[in-house]
Amino acid sequence: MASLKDIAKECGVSVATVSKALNDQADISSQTKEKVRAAAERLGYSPNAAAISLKTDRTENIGVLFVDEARSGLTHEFFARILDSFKRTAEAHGYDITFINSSSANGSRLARMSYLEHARYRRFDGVVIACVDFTDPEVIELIGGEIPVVTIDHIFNNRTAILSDNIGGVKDLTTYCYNKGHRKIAFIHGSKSTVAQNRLSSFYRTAEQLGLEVPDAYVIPSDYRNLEAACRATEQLLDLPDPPTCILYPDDYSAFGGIKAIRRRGLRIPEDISIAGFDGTPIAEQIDPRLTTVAQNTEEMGRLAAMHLIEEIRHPKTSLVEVITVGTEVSPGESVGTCRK
Amino acid sequence: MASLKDIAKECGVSVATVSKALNDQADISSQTKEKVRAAAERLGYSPNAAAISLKTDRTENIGVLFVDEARSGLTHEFFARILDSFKRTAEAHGYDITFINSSSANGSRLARMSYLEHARYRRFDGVVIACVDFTDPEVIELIGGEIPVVTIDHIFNNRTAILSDNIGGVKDLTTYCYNKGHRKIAFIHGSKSTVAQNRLSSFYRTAEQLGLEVPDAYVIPSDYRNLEAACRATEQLLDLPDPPTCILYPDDYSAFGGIKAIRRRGLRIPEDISIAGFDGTPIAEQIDPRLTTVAQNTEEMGRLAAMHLIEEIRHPKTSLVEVITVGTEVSPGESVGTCRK
DNA sequence: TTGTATGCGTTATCAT
DNA sequence: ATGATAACGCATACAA
Repeated sequence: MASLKDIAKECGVSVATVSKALNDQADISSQTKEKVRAAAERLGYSPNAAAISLKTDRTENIGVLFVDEARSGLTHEFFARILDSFKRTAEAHGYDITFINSSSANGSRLARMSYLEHARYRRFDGVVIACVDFTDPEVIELIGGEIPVVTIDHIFNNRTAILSDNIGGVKDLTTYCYNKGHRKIAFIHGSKSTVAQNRLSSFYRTAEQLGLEVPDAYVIPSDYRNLEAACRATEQLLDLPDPPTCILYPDDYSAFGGIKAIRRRGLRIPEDISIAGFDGTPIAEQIDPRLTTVAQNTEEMGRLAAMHLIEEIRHPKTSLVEVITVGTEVSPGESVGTCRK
Repeated sequence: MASLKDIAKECGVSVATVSKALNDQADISSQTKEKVRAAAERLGYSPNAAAISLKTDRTENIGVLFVDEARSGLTHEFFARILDSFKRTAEAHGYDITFINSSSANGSRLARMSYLEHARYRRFDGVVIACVDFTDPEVIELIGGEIPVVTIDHIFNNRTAILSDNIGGVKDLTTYCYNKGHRKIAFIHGSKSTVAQNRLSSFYRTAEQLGLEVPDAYVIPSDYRNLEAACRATEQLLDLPDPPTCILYPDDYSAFGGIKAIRRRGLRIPEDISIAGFDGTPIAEQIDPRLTTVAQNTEEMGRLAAMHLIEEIRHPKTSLVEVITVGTEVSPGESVGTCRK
């Protein structure tokens, strides 16, 4: 592949001149620039990112660590939507996106590298992390490293974080159900993550403020996006001597598990029992009845994560560590009905 | 960040020795190796991918071009599942994954770069392309370039392709409906792509073989994953003087649009009318009634794409250009009922 | 306006 | 077993 040297030879000028010409520097005559550009075109010149990076100490490449329970965020709708928005924003600002991987290769260079080592190896200008398990030692190591980091849905010391307003979302949703007359609201929740904990706390707090009683049996842990588990939890709730009139699920996908269990018993939604999801996936609006849920603004989360990371990359001195909360919104749907009991 | 030079200084040996020691070459004494490794550890040495790439002319990085109608493959379930599988396979073999982007940055280096220029700039060892529009000149340029390429769901001259057996899938699905007694089968199909064309041809051919009559009004184009369009197409079909008893949709998502239109008229699935999707998304199994669909083996497609691309990267001389078809399977579900009319 | 020289971090060749 | 040296492709300070 043609290099600056080839162009220099072709044009009878020095490599330095070619470099400056192609970078459109002021101290090169326009004739020379034209000549150089033409030769570059003719020879099929392509700049070499590795060489540039070696000189400039910047890669214009951002590392992405998106890990869900299944060790991969790609098929996870919520993550995928954030990542997509992040990617578009980063690309619009001249950055490429490379995945930081799970370090399990055999024999290769990347084998045995931790996330941080991997990120250093590739000299990422910055890193974005969305992750279910922020207690993973490798994740903590990465966050504690010298590379600019933005985290999504988790706060770390001295690192910019983009948060979805889970607390407000649960509060609004619970209040919405309350206003529909529901007094027996069950809460199936994810576990382990801070997100899940925040949501659970918000549920209890809101219930207290509304004067709702929440029996322990109404609160059941269930992994995110685990349809089977949500299905079982629902059955458990329906089997109670005093079952809830409304069930809140950890995510829209889990709500499908609930629907399954409910329909299996011949109950109708929302006439016999109400349900709500969380996330606001497109499909939630399309099922029958339209799923009541909390829409998370993934577009904005991804955009803000990219903007703040790039700001920190470009202006490390002046950029501030911020914790940014992105609002959520109750998407009414039709799966929470008026309760008259 | 510590470099070989720093380690050399620390250990009182030459840079060459350090390099060889860390690469575990045979001509370095084990004492020296140990000393060097210890120093590397102590100084927090991290290899520099850019420098290595400059020397070795390999990046161990694979470019990914996934583009759907909305110019973004990440939120596209089908692509996301293939990409996820591809990624896992590539990582297991020591490759990173970087997106080839849509070349629209301002002012940056990547601005105005075509896909091929971008891929050259990053010196990707290979490239994988999944794309709705393979007639895009930039895509064609990339495929015609010197970088190893594997395409997904599209055949190009002299390039390895991984195909989903769309033809067999449509054939099997149509036959399945036929065997359920349906003689009036409508086909809502994607447009523009070869995939869509293959499926349509297969539908017509299968119908002919089965002796089915297919009125023109039973075949309606509709974009993939466009729920509204599928909804309208369904209404159009239901309004016919002689409406179909079974409707096939371009994808599972579109089937939701059909369900909406059908339910809106108070019709039941599958008692009053049968439907089927395409893809085999997890959600298809979870709705009520379970959606009859054609499962595409995205896991296998991604894995094979990665394996073949890596084979071509590592053994360019001996690797063959192959067209590989990955089987599909009818997933019965319950949305196609027995037809007695 | 152009060229020379240097070095970024690494690998590889050839001496020693 | 180890080291000196060149080279990969490029940007840049400085000299001309």
